[in-house]
Amino acid sequence: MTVSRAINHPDSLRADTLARVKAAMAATGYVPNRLANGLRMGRSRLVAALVPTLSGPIFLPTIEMLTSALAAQGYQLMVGQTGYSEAREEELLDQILARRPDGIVLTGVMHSAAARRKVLAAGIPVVETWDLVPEPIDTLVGFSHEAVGAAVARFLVAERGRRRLAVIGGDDARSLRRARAFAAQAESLGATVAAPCLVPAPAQLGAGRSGLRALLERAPAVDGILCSSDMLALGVLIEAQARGVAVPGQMAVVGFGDLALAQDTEPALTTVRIDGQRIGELTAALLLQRMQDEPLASAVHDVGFAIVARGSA
Amino acid sequence: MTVSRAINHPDSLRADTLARVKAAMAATGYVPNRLANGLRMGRSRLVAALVPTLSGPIFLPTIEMLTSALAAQGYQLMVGQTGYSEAREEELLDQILARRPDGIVLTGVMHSAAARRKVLAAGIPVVETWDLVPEPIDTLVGFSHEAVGAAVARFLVAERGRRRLAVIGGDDARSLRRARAFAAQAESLGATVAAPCLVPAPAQLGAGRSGLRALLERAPAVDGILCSSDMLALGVLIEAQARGVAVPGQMAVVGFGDLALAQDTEPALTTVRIDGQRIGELTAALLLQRMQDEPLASAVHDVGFAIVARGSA
DNA sequence: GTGAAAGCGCTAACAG
DNA sequence: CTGTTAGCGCTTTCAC
Repeated sequence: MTVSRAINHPDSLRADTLARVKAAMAATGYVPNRLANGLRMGRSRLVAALVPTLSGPIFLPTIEMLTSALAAQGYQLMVGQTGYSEAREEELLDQILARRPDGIVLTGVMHSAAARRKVLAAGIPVVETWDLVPEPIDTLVGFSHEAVGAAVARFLVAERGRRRLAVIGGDDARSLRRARAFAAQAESLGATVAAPCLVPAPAQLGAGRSGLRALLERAPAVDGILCSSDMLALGVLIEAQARGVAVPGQMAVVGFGDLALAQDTEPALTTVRIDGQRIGELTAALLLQRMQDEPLASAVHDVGFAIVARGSA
Repeated sequence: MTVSRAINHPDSLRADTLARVKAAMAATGYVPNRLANGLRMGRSRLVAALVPTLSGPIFLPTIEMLTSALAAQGYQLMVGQTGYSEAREEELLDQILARRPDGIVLTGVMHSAAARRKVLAAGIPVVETWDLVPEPIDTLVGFSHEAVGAAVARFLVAERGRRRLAVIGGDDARSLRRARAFAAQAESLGATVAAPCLVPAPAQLGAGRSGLRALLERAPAVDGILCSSDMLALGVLIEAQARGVAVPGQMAVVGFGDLALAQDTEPALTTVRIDGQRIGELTAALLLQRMQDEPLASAVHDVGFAIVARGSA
């Protein structure tokens, strides 16, 4: 009992007792058992994060920041990869809930209704990120993919005078929604939009090259392209260079993500900046508030985005 | 007690009892408590992985594979980022050990002797990865960075006839060791090696461009460059293209990592392939063996590497 | 084949 | 200020 107090309420001990306890802890190499602590206190100080996959470096800054911000408060992050199978998603969720996490972070997952129900039933704070879904389970930190698509369309048509647009993008749900909003906005502004060129995730540099080749066969006069990731956009730049298509002269290219590489491509890449670190930071702050103090009201936090205009458009 | 048996030893129950238990579990939404299980059984089914940082995509395939392979066996991975501070490293380690992980994975960390002692004292399997350190704590899965450096030097000098070499690399310990071995081998083969151009981690595309600019001022006649990452190498390719330096004609470029992008750069990137997924897979398999069955003898597993010759060299 | 007792390490509440 | 008691949910052991 005295050792427990030395750890959790050191002020309630006499100084010499505290010193003796600390000396004994050091001498014996004592390490408190958080499993027992968690069982007794009904809180594990564990947070689970579910992502489709860790690579696809878009989520990484978020996960990285989340890990650090939580660790600073004594919480550990368990990362679960749902892949793209609903069955595995539910099985994994069961395993994770069995560890009694104090909170859960979801990034664009939870396809199955059963899984959503389970998360709700766990009665712990849930933060969904990287998207503004219509009916959040609880708290939400993200931005509107529709708004991104529409904003890029306005940028290319109104500010850059492009008329024949296209999308080269991954086939994931969020990328598709950006593409749809992009097409709708562009057409309402009088531009034509070619059928989108979809590539399987993860969208890598090579997919950008082959995507541009395929697109130019179908629509050789395209003068503006939205790519669903910066890596894809870099592939498009390289392929354009190899074929002698002038960027931005003949064809404007816009990426998505504003990775570190975007400012140093040739030409520098115009892209959509999403502050993934801020998403992680805000998510951690909201979770910590809800896990430590009284429950906050559910809330939607739109972190927004910015079009970073550089040489490629 | 009957519920516990239904979960752990279903064969020891009568079929109708088992059915009743399962029905009740479904009806009540019962989720077993692994915290209590861990306390009772003395095993948490938790594995901790310590990495300097998650980004720097080199470790990602390893972490990703590790997460999946462990999850398939009911283990969860806790990722800890040590950053580059020794103080935080020890604090984080204490937090992690307090959760009684059944195993620990270290990737090129553990600077402080105190931390190494603590890990040892925990009495759990430890796997060090991505390096062949001289005195492994326990088990090791990696490859020799010295061998990589020497092999690339032989490749450039003996097979590609380059004579004036240089390194553009990150300033982390492993990159420096590759650079030293590269220089030593190259000089022993009669080539000259310029002073290395070091860039701060994480080594991004932009650092490759500025690195090449700086290098060419000092050593304009360089005809072969080893970069410490593919991203850096891509930056070098782009800068070379922008300056009209022919690759591989005037200058050969070799990367490190064989990221997905390497095969699609212009020219395609010659690089050193490390199978990060295999490291993760093997690490998981070794850990699982040691955590489930009888302790294996400590062992060193060299996963090797391969020079993938493409257009850039 | 099923249930009762006990204890893993911890801490809130009370006693001293 | 320090110690005793009890119980968090689970599973090994022993009764029935």
